[in-house]
Amino acid sequence: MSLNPEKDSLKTAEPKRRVTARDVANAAGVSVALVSYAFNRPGRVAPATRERILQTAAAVGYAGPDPAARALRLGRHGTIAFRGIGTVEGLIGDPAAALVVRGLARACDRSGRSLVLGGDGSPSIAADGAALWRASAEPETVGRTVTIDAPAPSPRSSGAIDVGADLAGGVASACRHLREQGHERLAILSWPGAGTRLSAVIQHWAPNPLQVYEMPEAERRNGEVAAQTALSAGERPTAIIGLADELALGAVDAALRLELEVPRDVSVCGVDDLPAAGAAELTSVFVPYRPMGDLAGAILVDLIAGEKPPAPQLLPTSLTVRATTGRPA
Amino acid sequence: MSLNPEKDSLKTAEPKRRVTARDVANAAGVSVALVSYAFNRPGRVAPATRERILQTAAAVGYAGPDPAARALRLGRHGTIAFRGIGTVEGLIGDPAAALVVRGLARACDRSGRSLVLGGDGSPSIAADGAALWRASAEPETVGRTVTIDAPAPSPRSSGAIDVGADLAGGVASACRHLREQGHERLAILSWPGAGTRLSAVIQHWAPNPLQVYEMPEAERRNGEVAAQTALSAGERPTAIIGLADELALGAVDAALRLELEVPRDVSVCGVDDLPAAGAAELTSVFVPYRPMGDLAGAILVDLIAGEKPPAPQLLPTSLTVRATTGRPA
DNA sequence: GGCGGCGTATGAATCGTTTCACTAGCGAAA
DNA sequence: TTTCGCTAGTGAAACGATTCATACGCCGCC
Repeated sequence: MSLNPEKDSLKTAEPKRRVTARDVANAAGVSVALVSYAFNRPGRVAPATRERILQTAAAVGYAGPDPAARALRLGRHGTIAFRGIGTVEGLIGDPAAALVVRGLARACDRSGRSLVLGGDGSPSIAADGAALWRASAEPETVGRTVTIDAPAPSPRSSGAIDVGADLAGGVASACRHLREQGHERLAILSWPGAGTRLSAVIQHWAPNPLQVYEMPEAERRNGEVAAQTALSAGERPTAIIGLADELALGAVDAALRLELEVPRDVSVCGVDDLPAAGAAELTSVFVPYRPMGDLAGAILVDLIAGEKPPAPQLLPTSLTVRATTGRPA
Repeated sequence: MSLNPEKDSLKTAEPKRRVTARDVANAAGVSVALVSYAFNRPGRVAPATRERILQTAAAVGYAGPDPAARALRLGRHGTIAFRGIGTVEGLIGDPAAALVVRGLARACDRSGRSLVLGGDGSPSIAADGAALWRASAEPETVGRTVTIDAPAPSPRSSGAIDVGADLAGGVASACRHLREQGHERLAILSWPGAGTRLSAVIQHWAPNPLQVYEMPEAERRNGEVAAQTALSAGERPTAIIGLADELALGAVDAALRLELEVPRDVSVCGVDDLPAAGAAELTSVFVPYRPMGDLAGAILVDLIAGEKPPAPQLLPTSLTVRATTGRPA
């Protein structure tokens, strides 16, 4: 102990070098190997020695084994990755992804790992397994990969498991529901990522008349714009399906602005059934994002543990009927 | 190319060994060093050779430099860590943390990193910098650490920067507001993590009468229970401060159940002003979680870049007056 | 007294990259 | 012809940990 700790800490602070196990070993007068054992294999070293090593480690400011070195040697990282297409902020801002991420978080908690969130700008992530959000796995990706809600099935060569929802079925029930209510002319609000959803609704609505409005993004405002156009057309559609809740919500806005009553003048139905849909009493196709996350997490953990990969999974969807759909006037 | 890709892939799949840069080097007839240069320093290698190396890499299924090895060598991980006290799921489920995390995510996006979420069960995280949520930094932690909303200032020896909000000030304005409305008897709904908040309100309400109800968790139901007790007491308080929004919301529930009118019979005020407070028209002390996340992210990036650590930051709070506070009858 | 066995501790190889320092070859300048 | 500089490429030393195989006492037991 010095009488002048300020100066001491100043002195020890100047070399920015990491404190390594070797430093501890030197200071404690043992080998590096023993330091490692002291930390990871308590029974492997004499209690007295172990105690001394731990003390010394604390004294010299050893922060524990370097995670990167450890990962390199062990081949395990203690992490699960969740990657989306855009930015990290966009990923956590996406309400559907937020639901999925909870399932992955649970898997992390259960398996004692942490969760890494990455966008496509992020560098290659060190993880034991990866979940890809709305993207198909590139063939080059190492095994232990799950894709969630991928727009198209991943190539078999990639070895990735797809976890998805039966969007086609869900959209089909929405169509059936609308038809049962007596609707005939339908407008669809779509966006480039709608893939399966769009083709399913086109297929199920045939042969009745249908118009598709494709917007660049699945945003509320875009839904409003598109719906406004649709509703101002000559032969007004009596029903609108927004292929994402936000688009549908925008359609409700448009109806309101045009002084049309929902669902008397026009029925509106969304897809996703996110919390916002419930709050707005929007009829919507429920997509089980949370279970998808859980399933993806479970599969990933199994995959990492070396279990045989299960067959691709398709979770059931359902139609949540609320206040925005009904018989046309 | 084989006429029987199935069998081929089966064969190449049996050795589970990672494809390394050495494999690529051998296959391409160059040195490992050159493979590395081909990937990281395009100008350092002859264009033709580089092309050949890249082709070979793809052919043998090289997934790029191993992140762990890279991190070990470079001393950079390409990640920023966000750690909380409980589980990862708890962390992302916490609405305040969710706000903070967005700021960190932005910092990640800007600096081309990914975000690692960890609980206290997670193993030591490989990251360039870490943000600790509602926990003070342990002295042993390596530099480049920021604590966010820590219950108590971190020890100077830890070298961590604290980013927090002026909770004391915010709570003081809440007290002032209530006093201006003519309130005298106050009940406080607290929980173990309330630290600063609790002492500040006790200090600012003196010398008027005040009761404290401490619940184990800051949950809505707990707030209801505590408030029910408080409101059934002989000398009923005319105002209740829930030291977290959820507690305050619970107090509103209790008032409703007791058929008391808010704010005529009892005023209720929360702390945090999370989205739920706005939706319920609850008066609440606004805590700038989002700016805190932004600030923490910015500081972290600077710290990592080697800038001098700024002084600990305390962001201003403010009182958002809504419908749940008013003059007592 | 020699031997087996147990409890401790150590040396050295290894994980996959990156990068420094160097060589070989070649054309241009002197 | 010698020298210089430049390009393209290579060998080997890190980075920091884990762990196998081995070594050294030392005690008890035939």
